[in-house]
Amino acid sequence: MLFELQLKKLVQDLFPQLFNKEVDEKQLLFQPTRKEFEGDITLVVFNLAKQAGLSPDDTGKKIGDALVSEGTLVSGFNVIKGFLNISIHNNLFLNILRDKINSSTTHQSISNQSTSGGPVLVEYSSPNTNKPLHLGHIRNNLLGYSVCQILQADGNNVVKVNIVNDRGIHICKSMLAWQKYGSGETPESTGLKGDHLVGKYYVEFDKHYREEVKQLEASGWSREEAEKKAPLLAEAQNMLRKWEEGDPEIMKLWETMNKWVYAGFEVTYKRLGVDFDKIYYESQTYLLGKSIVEEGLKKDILYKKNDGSVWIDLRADGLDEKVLLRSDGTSVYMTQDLGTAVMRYEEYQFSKLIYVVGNEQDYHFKVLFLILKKLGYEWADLLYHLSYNMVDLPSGKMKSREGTVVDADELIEDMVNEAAKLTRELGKLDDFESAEAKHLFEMLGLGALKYFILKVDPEKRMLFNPDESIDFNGNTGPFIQYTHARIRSVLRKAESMPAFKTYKDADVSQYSKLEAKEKEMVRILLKLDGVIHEAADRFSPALIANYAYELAKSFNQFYHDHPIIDPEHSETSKFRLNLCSYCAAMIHKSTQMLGIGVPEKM
RNA sequence: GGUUCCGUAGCUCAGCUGGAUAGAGCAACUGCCUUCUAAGCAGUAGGUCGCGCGUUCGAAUCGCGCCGGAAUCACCA
Repeated sequence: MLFELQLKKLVQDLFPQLFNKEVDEKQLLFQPTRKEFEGDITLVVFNLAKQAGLSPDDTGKKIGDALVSEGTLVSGFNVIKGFLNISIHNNLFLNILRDKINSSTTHQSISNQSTSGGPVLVEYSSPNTNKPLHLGHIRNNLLGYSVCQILQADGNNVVKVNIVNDRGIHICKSMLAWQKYGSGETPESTGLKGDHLVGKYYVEFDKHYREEVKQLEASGWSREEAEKKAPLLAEAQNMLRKWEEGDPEIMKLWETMNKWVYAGFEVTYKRLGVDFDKIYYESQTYLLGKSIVEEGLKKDILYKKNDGSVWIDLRADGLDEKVLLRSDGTSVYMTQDLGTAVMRYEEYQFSKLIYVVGNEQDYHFKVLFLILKKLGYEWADLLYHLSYNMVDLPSGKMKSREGTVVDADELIEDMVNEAAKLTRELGKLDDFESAEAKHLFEMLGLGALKYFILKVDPEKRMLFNPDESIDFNGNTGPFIQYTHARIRSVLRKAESMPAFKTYKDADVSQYSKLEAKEKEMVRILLKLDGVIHEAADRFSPALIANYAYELAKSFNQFYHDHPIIDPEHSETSKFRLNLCSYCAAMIHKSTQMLGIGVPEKM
């Protein structure tokens, strides 16, 4: 909090003179003053009153008086029910604001915590290549990307990495179905996006597979047996084995279909505005994983069962036994994650590796980190699972088999169309060229979607109702974007006026009468660095989203109450223009951390 | 059953290491566009913070016990 440190020190120094007792720094509790009271920062005096041997009110008054007569920091105070509300000299706020404005135009990055050691790696997205992205993936991608932006803004060197699960039984299922029922379809021949085409055959596989299971059940098998015995599954497993052997025909099919999927993903990523510095492929890391397992066997950290499968026993750590290699020698998810982690450390010597993965895999990562540690990799302590909760529909969990998934591409398209429709309804299209308009709709639709998702704390599950479109009013992305456009519009006007063209030369610290709404805005503007730091610390874009909203809200209140451009009051206008300009810059900065763009007009 | 997470207004969500009368938005109702963009501003209404006990000057926040929901505990990923 602003001025907290100075005040803390001051009160600590004054306390013994006032009450003949020392006070511990930890007892000095400051909080922002509540809106309904006068003041900037509040000291809670209950615990101090005990120390002082006076009533809370008297204690507060004595401290307040002493602070005011000290002179440099505090301009006034009031005590209400044990709370000492302190007002800070306005010019101190304005001095900081002036410095901020100056430094923001000269050099960009603010905080520069020299991170010792390597970069921070953030893994996110991690798609399977057998089906298109859905709403759950959107949350993952937006979260991952945003966390990277926030960490960067907080002074970290960030490397965005992706791991593509490009091999395994799930892909074989799509491949097999395409072979059997695809009659040579391609993205070109069907006009379908590649990932959707491949996804179609994944569904196709499941359809036929379930039919087989049903038939087997009808002929007397139990459900469980039928599921294991179905010929299609055996075929898929056979295909996986052939893949691991490098069968040329299978490899070719695999490469072709994966290529289709990548082309499809690329489109979705681009539209979402996310990207990666480095992409890993499971097909290139699983062998390293296997060799790590071999080593573990040699060191007797792992053991082999009679059927040849390899395990680790984690029961002493309160977990279970975990398989690391199947009896036929093929690798499992855990195997390749071991390989990927080691490969990354060798490549980057990261100071931290963050996995953005859903909370359904909490257990998996607990085990992964523990295994690495047991295998002797000290850097296992640098790994962190950023676990986020599911996106639910009103009907409950999304299930691809029941067709209740919300497709990513469709959702984005809907949002953009909604933005276009709304803009037309509001009659705001007149000034726009069609290319410009299209760009704007994209920005607004995605802004609404991204904000909707990122404003929720990652740990909380969130609800998405496809029947109710995401709002464009109130606490939303477009509200923030609108606020930015509003400010830019005022600034454009000012820049076209000779009297205000050079408003940036004015010194904001010389402004004498700070209105309440202005001060509120300044206060919010000045806390951004702190918010960024906390958001980085907690890996929480939600904090940034809420901040951006708070700032935009505060601007709109100010905008409603006070004229900005007023030739009669040139000094005031210049101050306000600078305040607005900086506000727009900070809105831009915070939305940028959320991956949301802001328009010049809308 | 074991482990972990969640439960705040009709709905979607904030609420920092315990602090003042628990905050926004949506939906409902009411005002405000001849002044820089009304995707805005202001107001009304809406709460036993799942329930109970405990710690404390003080609990939505911390502890314990219930109730309700979710995830996970696979030779799936």
